[in-house]
Parts: sequence; C-alpha cells; structure tokens
Amino acid sequence: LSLTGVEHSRHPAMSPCQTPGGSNRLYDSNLGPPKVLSPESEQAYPLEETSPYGIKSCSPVYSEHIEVLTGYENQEARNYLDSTRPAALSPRIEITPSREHYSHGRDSLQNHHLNISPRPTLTVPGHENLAYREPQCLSPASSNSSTSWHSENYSPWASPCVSPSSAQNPGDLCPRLQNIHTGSPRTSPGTSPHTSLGDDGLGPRSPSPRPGSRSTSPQGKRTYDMYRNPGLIPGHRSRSPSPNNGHEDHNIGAHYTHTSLTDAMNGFGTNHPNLVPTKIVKTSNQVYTLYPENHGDGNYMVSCDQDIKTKPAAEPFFVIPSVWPKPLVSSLCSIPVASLPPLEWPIPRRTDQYELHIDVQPKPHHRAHYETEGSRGAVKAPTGGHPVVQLHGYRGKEPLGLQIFIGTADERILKPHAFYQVHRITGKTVTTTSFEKIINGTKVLEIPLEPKNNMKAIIDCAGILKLRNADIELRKGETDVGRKNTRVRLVFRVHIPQPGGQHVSLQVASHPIECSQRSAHELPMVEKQDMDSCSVLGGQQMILTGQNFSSDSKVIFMEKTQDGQQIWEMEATVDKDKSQPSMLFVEVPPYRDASVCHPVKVNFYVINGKRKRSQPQHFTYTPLASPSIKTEPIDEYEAERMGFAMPQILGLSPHSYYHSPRGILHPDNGLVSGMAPCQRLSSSLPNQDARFQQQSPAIVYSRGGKSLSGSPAMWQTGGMMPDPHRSVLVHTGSPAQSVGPINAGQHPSIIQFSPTNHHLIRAGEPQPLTGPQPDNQQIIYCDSYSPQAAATHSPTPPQVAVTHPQHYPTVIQQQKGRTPAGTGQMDASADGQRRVTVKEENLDQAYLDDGECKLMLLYSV
DNA sequence: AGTCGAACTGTTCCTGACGGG
DNA sequence: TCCCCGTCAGGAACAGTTCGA
Repeated sequence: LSLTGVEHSRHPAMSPCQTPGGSNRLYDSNLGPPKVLSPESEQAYPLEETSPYGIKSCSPVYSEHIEVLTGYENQEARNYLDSTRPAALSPRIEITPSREHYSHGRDSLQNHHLNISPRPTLTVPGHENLAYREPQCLSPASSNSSTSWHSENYSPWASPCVSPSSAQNPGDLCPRLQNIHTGSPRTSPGTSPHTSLGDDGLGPRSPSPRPGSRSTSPQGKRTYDMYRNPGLIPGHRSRSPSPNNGHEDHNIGAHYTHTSLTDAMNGFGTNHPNLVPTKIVKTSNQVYTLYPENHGDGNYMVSCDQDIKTKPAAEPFFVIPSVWPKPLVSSLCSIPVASLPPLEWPIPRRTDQYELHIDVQPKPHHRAHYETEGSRGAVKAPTGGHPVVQLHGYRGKEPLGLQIFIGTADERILKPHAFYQVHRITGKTVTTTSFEKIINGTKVLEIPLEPKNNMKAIIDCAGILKLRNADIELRKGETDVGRKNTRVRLVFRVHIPQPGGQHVSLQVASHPIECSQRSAHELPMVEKQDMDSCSVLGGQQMILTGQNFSSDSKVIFMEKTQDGQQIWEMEATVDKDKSQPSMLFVEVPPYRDASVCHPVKVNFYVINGKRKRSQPQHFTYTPLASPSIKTEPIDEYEAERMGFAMPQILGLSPHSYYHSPRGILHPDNGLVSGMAPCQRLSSSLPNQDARFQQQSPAIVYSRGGKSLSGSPAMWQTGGMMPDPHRSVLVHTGSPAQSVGPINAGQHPSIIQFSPTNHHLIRAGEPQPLTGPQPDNQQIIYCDSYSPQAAATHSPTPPQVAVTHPQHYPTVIQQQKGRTPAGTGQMDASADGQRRVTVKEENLDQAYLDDGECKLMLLYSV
C-alpha cells in the first residue's frame, strides 16, 4: 500500500471531485515514484515495476492518490498512511481481508475491502446538496470503474464540464479537471496511453509497464477452443445481464475494463446504477471531457480541446468553477441520440430519395495503432488520398453530420467492433473538422456534410485504434475474441431530418480493412472475384484480384456442414504462368456431387504456406438442371458490390444461412423455430431480381425515442419497455411487399428482438392476407399485421420519408410446407390460414433481406 | 495423451522521415 | 538555417499462444 502525491498542499483550491484513479498514478514530485512494501519481505517495489501482488488504484480521496496493494494487511503501510495524511483532511484508510481466502496474485483485490473513515462530507461550490457518501465497500467490481460519489438529486459526474481555458465555448467547460500524470516514457503527452480515459476517451487502460507488460490472457491461459467457444472459458459470462454479484470483475487485477467504465459512465452499470462518473482527463495539452449528452441518455460527448495551454505536463491542476455551466451538447447531429437507431441496427444505404455512397473506398490494409503507440494516421485510400463519402439526393440547406465508427467485418452482423475504435486524427494535414462522441461505448466521429461541398466528405480524420484483447475480452458479456479478429470496416451513417421531426437514417460500410501489422504483408487477401458461381462441373476460369499472392499460392475449395464439419475439400488448379502478386487465375474444380438439385454454397480461400490463408470467399455451385428454386441470398459483400446493402440482424449473416451450426437452412428445409405466435400467410414473392431494382427502405425514426412504443399490446414483457439500444426493429417497406404509404391507422407489425439472446419479444395475432400464393414460398406476417396494409399493396414504391416506425409491417418469408419441428408447430386457423407457433427461446437467428425487405427467420429443424 | 519445438500472434518499443514553429 | 517537437510509419523485439510432429 502506498500513499502518494499529497497534492493539496500545493493546490489549495483542489476539489475533492476527482475522477476515479483508474490506472493512473499521481506522483508527488518530491517523493518520487511510489513504492510498495511487501509484508513478507518488506521489500519495496517501485510501482512502475509492479509488485508481485495485485495493484489497484482507487479513487483519490481528497487530494491523495492511493495505490492499494491488496492481499495483505500491512500495518506498516497503515502507519505510513497515518503518519503522512493530514489529519484534518484525510480519512483513515483500511484494507481488510474479506472472509474468503485470497489468492496471491493479481486477483487478490477481490477479497479486500477498502474502508474510509471518518466519513467525509464534501461539497462543491454552488452545489452544497452534492453529497459524498462513504463507499460501503470498494470492491473491485465497484472501484474499477466508478467512484463512491453519490448525490440525492444531483450527479456531479453527470454534470457538464468546463475547462478553464475554453470557457468561451460553453461546450468545453469543465468544473473538475484532473491532471493525470502518467509518466509514460515515450508517448507524447497528448496521446498518453495511460490516462484514465485512454486516448480513445473510453476508459482506463491497464498499466503495462515493461517488464511484464506482455499481456496475458485475462482468464489465465486459454486454449484455442476457448477462444472459439467462449463458453468454455471459466467464469465467462454470456451476454445476458449479469447480476450484481460483486464478483464480476474480480479477476481483473490491475486491469480496468472498458465496459465497466463505460457502463459506469453511462449509468448502465448494474453495480451502481446511480453512478455516472464523468471522466475528465487533462494531459499536457489536451483536455478530454466526457459529459453526458442529452441528459444522461447513455451517450457521452468527448470534447477534445487541444488549445489549452496549461502548466507543464507533470503539474497537476484542479479547477473549481464558480458556477456550473449549462448542459451542453455540441454535435453536428442535432437529433437526440436516444431517437437514433443503435449502432448495431441494420440500416440501408439508400432510399428512394437518398443514397449514402462511398465514392472512394479505404485501402484494404491499415495498421491500427495501440494506445501505447503514437497515431498511425488516418485511413487512406489506395490511391494515396482518403476515402470519400457522399450523400446523394439531399436538397436541404442545412449541413448534416456524418457519423463514422469502426464496424466488424466478419461474417456476422455488422456492428461496432469490440476491439477497434475510430481514432480522431487532428493536425495540419487534416482538413476535415471532426467531433467525437461516445455512443454506448463506441466512439463515433462526426464530420460535417455540407451542401456547399455537394454533401461530400473526405475522410482524412479517421484513424483506427486497437484496444487490447485482454481488456476487451474481460468486458462483461463480451463474447467476441480478439485473436485473429483484425478486420474491420468503416461504417458511415447519416440521419436526415424530415418534416415533422422524423428523420431518415442511412448507413454504408466500407470494404473490409485488415488492421494487423503482419497480415498486411503476409496474408493473402482476395479483394475481388470475377465470378461467384458456376455449374457443379466446374472447369471455368475464375480471376481473383487481391494482394499477397505468390507463385506458391493455392486455392482451396471446401464445404462445411451446418455444424462446421468440413466435408469436402478440393484444390483448384492455379495457372501459375498467368498469375501475378495481385491476381490469380483459377480453374474452378468440379463439385463433389454433380447430381445435386439445388445450388450449393461453398467457400474457397487462398493459402500461402501453412497458415497464411485468406479469409474464406464464397462460391456457389449451381445444379446442372436447376429447378425453379429461389436462389440463395448472396452475402453482403457481394451485395455491396452489386450496389445494394443487406442489413443483417440478430447476429446472423447471410453466410450463417449456410454455415450456422444450429440454424439449418436449406432450400428444402422449413424455417423453424423460436417465434411467438405468428401467422404464416401466403403471398407472392417478388422476383429475385427485384432486389436489384428496388430501393431499400429507410428506417425512419421519430424523435423522442418513442419509435418502439407501438400499441399497448406490443409487449409481452410485463409492461417493460425494451431498451431501444438493446433491441432490433425489423420492418419492411419494399415495393415488393407493396407496403405503400403507411398510415398511422394501419396496424404496425413490429418484431422486437433482444440481440443478446435473440428473443422474439412479441408477436401478435395472425392477420389474414390476400394475394397470390406461389407454391414454394410463403410469407409470414407477424403480429398485428394489417390486412388493409396488405390489401393496399401497391406496385409503387413506398413513401418512406414520413413513416412512423411502428407502422412497418413485418414480413417473414418461409418455405412452404415445412412444419417446424420440435419446438414449433404449424396449424390451421379458422379462416384457413395456417399459423406457426414456435417457442421464442428457440429463435436462433434471423436474417433480414434488405433488398426485398423480408425477414427470414431461420429455424432450426 | 503428453511433450516439445516451431510458427504464429499480440503488444510494445525503437527508429527515422517529415514538416511546422 | 538549425533545432525542437509532434506526427506518422516501418520494422522488429519480446513473450504468450497455437499447431503439428
């Protein structure tokens, strides 16, 4: 245990309102780096070297920054504390072992309580009602991300902040500034990696001084199977909300997870729902201020003021404002975040009226930088410039905000990438103004889209920050693994206000970007293939365009079963004479079974050497005599190449349509599984090609976050309204389904999902549907689908611009004649309609075909 | 099934180029 | 013009992890 930095003697105006210590250390320059005493050997360990015991930084109390070394009750340390703390100000600090035995290691903190006495009463000028409460127990679960500051009716952490030198801009005001001096030996002050917010402003990072900085698996050594199957990881928790058991993060040791802090900041933490600590970090020339946007709706703006001139970096300073400023939200996007679709929601790229388009794609490789590194610059275009994004069809005069975040690029749903964050690049070479904000733990850049620039933006301010796998994998509910998860996409989103307070949201994602250092130079990457299907006989030549091909490159075709078992593999013949480093000429091998009667989706990859293989690419073998079977949906990458987006949903990509181990999807299979009562109705399906002609519907959200309210009968969850940020609204509106103008009087048809467990929250009574019924396809209209809506199906495109979301009819496409097996059933209703009833917990996956705006629920049979 | 070495991978550090003040 | 500083970027060291013999 060490007590360092008795700062108040030099900063009499210092406020007790310091941010949680996180992993930062405040040194008293007179005392030097703090030492840690081992109770066994009494050997002093410089903190930077890290003692053999867990180190935990806890919230500074008054002005004292405390490093808590747990695992031992150290009388000497206590004496030291007693002798050094100013009696009038400093509380007594005790560390007491809990009942449980403690381990000797980084995990030991969990078993100790930090007690502070006497209970101090602190006030903030002008806010005497702000009260400090003694932490009942500073267990790691609480202390790693939050403080013990409470207020009955006022949350200091949720308050807007003012920085002293930016007072002219009310948006940058911050009443509580804390200089977190990290002593990072090599990083520039402005990018100090060990600030409590980190460079990304998202959360404290683990101090990883060398030696011993090599990150280890947070749960100890993991097997690769554990990586593949997080459920095997001891103590791993699913995405479902964890109870406040006080042990969630105990094994973190010195690590502070990103999520926990974010949760705390957003007030979502289960441990301390009332704690909303605003983090303020002052580095030598930057002040990061996190403050809640829109009255604590869970989103935080980050103000980064680079112009603040302050004392030298090592000189902490603290400022108490005389008055608290008004809340401020400075964002290009004036729409309340609560009204906007969550980042993981699928959103189309275009409507009848608008289209968000990436004119210049980013380079397929961009080495992301760690917090411990300097920036590696903005993502660039292959030509040397930068990506360019343009909004077409906008006639307004007001500039809009283009949001940028880092999304996943794997075969699942496009969502914010857990291991990468967008990084705001500033500097002389950056011409684009950008703003940062945090939306549910994801950093989002906003840059202006201005009519004077033809609504075009050059993305020269977006870099990519890599978060450490160990940090992220510790996040509560995080199931993704970081290893080999190094591909991302830039996701661009724009919200276009509409008359009546509604707005249209569009989103487009870039091509995948490989972010690892080595992969960029070693792994082969297929960027394009000139064909994606041929007959089962093969023999056709396919040209692959990409990078890092070699004369030894092989192309392997393979097929896997639903459970992931590989059942076929065949090496294709590569024409080495023609092939180049960026191009391969491949002869497609014949499929293993020439007698198949339906298209078969397989994968292929390019491999250089033993393990240097590309991402799997997709290929379809078509039967020789193809019956009239609806072709498989194409994957999103292919879709994007073809000029339309395929929003994904519920964690299922089009690929999962074929490869999900649980969701068996076969053209001959029925669609089974977990839906609440829905009615299966028949209707004509649009021609497959129609998707290429149709405009994707926009998701139109109304202001005020009421878009999911629906009718009173909408929810079956005991009256609880779902968190709009944790649910997915599925809707349609395509011309194919002929939704047509949707009026408020029409019945909505909304399926509410929880993305964490894929529950279908509600479905309603079946409604009849008229119209032609093809033999092999059926449509399910879920919930209170309006027959009028169906009857008014029109060949004209829908009027999507002014549509309330609760009025979207949802169409579920289903193969005909398949009775859901096991958990589901299909029966006939009184009016001759058949009904599908499936247990909701078995809804494994679903798939939204945006082009046709059908929802496909994939059932496990 | 266990062992061991090689290969792979994530993270951090070193270094230099470049440009502006 | 030189120096300093910050940014950017390439390379590689280091150590943990995974794979395959």
